Amino acid sequence: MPELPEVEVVRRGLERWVSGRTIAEAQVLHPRSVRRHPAGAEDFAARLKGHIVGIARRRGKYLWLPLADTDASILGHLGMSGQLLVQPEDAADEKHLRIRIRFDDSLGTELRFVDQRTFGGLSLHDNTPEGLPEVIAHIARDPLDPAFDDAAFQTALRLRRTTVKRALLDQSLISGVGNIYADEALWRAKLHYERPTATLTRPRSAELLRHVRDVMNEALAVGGTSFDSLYVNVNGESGYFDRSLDAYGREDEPCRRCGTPMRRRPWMNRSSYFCPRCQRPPRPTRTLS
DNA sequence: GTTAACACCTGAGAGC
DNA sequence: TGCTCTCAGGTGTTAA
Repeated sequence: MPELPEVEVVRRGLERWVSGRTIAEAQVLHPRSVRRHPAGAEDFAARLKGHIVGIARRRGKYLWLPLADTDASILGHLGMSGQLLVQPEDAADEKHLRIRIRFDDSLGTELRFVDQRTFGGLSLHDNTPEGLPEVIAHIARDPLDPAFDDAAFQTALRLRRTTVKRALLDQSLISGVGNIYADEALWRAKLHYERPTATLTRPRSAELLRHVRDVMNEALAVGGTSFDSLYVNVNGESGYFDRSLDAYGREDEPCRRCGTPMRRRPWMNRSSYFCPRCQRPPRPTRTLS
């Protein structure tokens, strides 16, 4: 389940193995994987041909490959199960291979987009003057971006009438955080996932932001998190951060801080993992009559 | 304008 | 053995 650290690992792989190469041909093997390209699969393939791939970039969970000689970029999102793999041209096709990009050189490798659940995809978009694909202009900067504005984030958090985990997953407020790292950061900050954002003091929100950054940087240092074969880097290798998770997936296991069995609660069609002792639920708010 | 709920999608695993 | 059901969850769309 790729979140920011996993996407950054993939971006680095693309920068190393794909940037600077000229696209010879693109094959779309599943139309859903280019559904965000309004002009369709044929147009997507035709517009890539002959262009040089620029330096891979990322914002939150989106990554893009600028086409160096145009004002457009190939935008990618891995969704739930997407993989961007650099494979030998003669390697057998993966079962869920959706898009193949061949290059006009003699390196003998090609770029493959493999996606079991087809939540992810590739598309081609014009760039904004800042070099960002226009369709992701609404995505906030991520907390590892040097230009991320801590004070603005804290202010926005205070003004929201929502709960803290919803806010962490709101990509227009802060990008790159998914269910796993949200639970990890909240556990470290000793915050319950349903804590109203308006009740967070500046020091508390600053501490939460610090934990978000810490957990992402630690995951990045070991190549990301992987529970199964659904997340891998461009070489098909998995990360190791799942061995360091303190909250996510640890239902009934003892809290690493206080020993209380961790709990899992259904939340927004997914799960929230928390320690019922360290992360006390918020007091019920008074209703005005 | 803001917030919440839902659809999309496939395969692993549990239960019968 | 094989069938059905549940679960996993990021994003865009729709509803409130």
